[in-house]
Amino acid sequence: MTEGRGSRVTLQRRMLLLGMIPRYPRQRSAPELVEGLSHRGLDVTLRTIERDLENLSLFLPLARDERARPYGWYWTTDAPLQDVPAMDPETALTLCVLDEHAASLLPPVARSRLAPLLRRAEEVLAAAGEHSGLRLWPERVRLLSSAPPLIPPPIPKGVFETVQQALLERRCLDIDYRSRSKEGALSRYRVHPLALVLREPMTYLVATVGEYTDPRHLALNRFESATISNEAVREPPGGFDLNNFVAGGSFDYPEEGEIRLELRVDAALAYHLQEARLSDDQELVVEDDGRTRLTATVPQTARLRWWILGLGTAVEVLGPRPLRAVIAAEAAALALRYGGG
Amino acid sequence: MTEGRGSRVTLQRRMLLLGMIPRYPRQRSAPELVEGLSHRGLDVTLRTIERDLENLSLFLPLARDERARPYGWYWTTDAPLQDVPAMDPETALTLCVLDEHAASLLPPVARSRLAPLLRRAEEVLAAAGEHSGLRLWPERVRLLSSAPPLIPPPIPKGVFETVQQALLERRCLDIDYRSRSKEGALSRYRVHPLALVLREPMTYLVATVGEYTDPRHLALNRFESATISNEAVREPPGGFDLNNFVAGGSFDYPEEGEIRLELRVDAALAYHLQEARLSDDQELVVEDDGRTRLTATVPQTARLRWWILGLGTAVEVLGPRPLRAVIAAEAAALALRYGGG
DNA sequence: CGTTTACGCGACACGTTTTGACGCTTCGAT
DNA sequence: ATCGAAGCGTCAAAACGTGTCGCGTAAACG
Repeated sequence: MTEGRGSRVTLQRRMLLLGMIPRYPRQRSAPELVEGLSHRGLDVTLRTIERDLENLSLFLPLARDERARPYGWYWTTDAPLQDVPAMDPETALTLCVLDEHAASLLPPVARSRLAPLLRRAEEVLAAAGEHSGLRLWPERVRLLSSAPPLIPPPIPKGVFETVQQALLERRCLDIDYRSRSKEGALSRYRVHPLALVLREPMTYLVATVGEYTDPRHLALNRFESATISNEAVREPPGGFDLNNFVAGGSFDYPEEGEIRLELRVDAALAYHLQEARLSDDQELVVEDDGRTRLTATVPQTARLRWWILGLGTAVEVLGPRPLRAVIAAEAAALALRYGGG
Repeated sequence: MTEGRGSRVTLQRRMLLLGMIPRYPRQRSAPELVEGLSHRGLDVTLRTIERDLENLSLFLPLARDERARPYGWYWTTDAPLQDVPAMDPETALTLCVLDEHAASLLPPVARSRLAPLLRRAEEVLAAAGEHSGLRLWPERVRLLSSAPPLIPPPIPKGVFETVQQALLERRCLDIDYRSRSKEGALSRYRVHPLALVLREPMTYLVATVGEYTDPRHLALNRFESATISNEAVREPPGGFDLNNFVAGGSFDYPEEGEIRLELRVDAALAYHLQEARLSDDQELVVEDDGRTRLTATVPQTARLRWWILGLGTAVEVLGPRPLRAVIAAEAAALALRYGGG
């Protein structure tokens, strides 16, 4: 009966094992791991797994939680990421650049989840740099933002993680929400999380509140606290489609359909637009006075109007007529304000 | 002499080995691997490594190139990423969100380097989703951009990789550059790469051209071709500081010093600014007419002016005086244009 | 064109490791 | 208090891992 044998699968099993052990806050017990492995066709004794874990922890930052009886194994928080196939320098650079950008895009908690990945990336870059003499690659790459120069509001500690988890587990949240009123009165709601929306400086949870069935958006920075309840999320009748919700205008991003945009732009802007175009069907025609006439089919959005207005006199809207009217009115009002002041 | 022994370090060595094998275009030979290992204190015979590789390739997507005699080992292109500590769902979600955003931020080639990482992230999310019943997490998270609605210009195939590599290896590039002139005449230059700058829709290489010593910026989409030369990069006399170069105004981002900004904003905007602030020292004071007076110390940039102008009548610049004059002039000119049209 | 060299690979021998089995111990839960 | 699940020490057989040797081959060099 004793079929004691070292086997060709032992390395494979141990590698799988390592991949099944989570990072610190989570943990997984030996019996769970056994089941996980047998689920993948590797049937071994519990004892073997126990021995594997013991061996592995000799040279890897593995630890176990002995407070509860089926001991839970986990990677220590500072365990370096070992990726296999190793990350290549190009990927590492891309990651560094993205992370830098993430600073203004994502709440710090979300960004901090990337830390192990980033440490690894910097390691890779350092190694590549050493090899090639360029140690400070980050000093040689820069990402310039085109977004509004606003500082993301701080989200109270723990809120983002909790919201993310509730969304993942599809469970209700009990939140203390600071209402729009300036006094910042707190209200306690039970909400049904539906989606997460990130818009440059702000982060929103889309959810239905209490017994209502219409989705609202709640700014995460106004959450004073959030705790997960046991109640399961109730989806709105008819289901919930995030695309529709966003397009519906809840985020100042109503999709008001496509328009045939006609602009007259100055030479400098025309040159830029020739490279970074407004649409695939964009056409540019140089006029006699050196300015350029542009036509393009684009979705009509608030973002488009910001862009046009922000460019000031570099651009003139010729059509469609309603858009021209909007911009013209804005220009007139603006001039009046500054003229009168 | 025969010290034949299976050993505790076997697994460790093989894991290190896996980490030293690159992904497809690159490859590494067994002798190289032996040296790499001995460099880390693991001295083994070449034969052992050969056997290790053979064993590992039995259950991992490893392959070898037998065209040149020291065979080169590599991971196949589609080799899934095995990360150890496994990626957690939060990280996976963050990655997905960032990648979605990267679409407009980075050239497709750069983004494609993230593909293995992303496949892994989706795997993780799928697993987490299965467990919790939420399969389509990406359907529940959206990132809305605040950047100009422009389409990134396509960069000719191979250019980005080559530029990145030249920068990494600090070697000169021979490029065919489409000049700003509308005819798009091609010119061949030898350039000394210094830095890479990404500004929302565009990607630039900062480099000195030929024998000149002043850094210029070259748009990557205007590269017709790029090949790495053997010549080493010559840095400008006095060195090169990317921060200074960017701040110097070469990207429409001159840092013109800090100003004490004074605005009068409408109620809706004031509410938003209360959360996402312009600066840490920003102050808001409600005035009698319901509007709000804002003061903040901010760097004076084109981006700031673009933001102010884009908001139209929602904001009025009170100070500093020169900025108010700029905006007022722009408003007047704009009104005149639309009034006259 | 012959020689050299480095690498790939099959074979061998031997000690270590691996692994299921068994039993005892230790907690936590019903 | 009792039961059961996990942790852990021990054992013995079998397979695995390792250095060594030698041969074949293909590219490099004179």
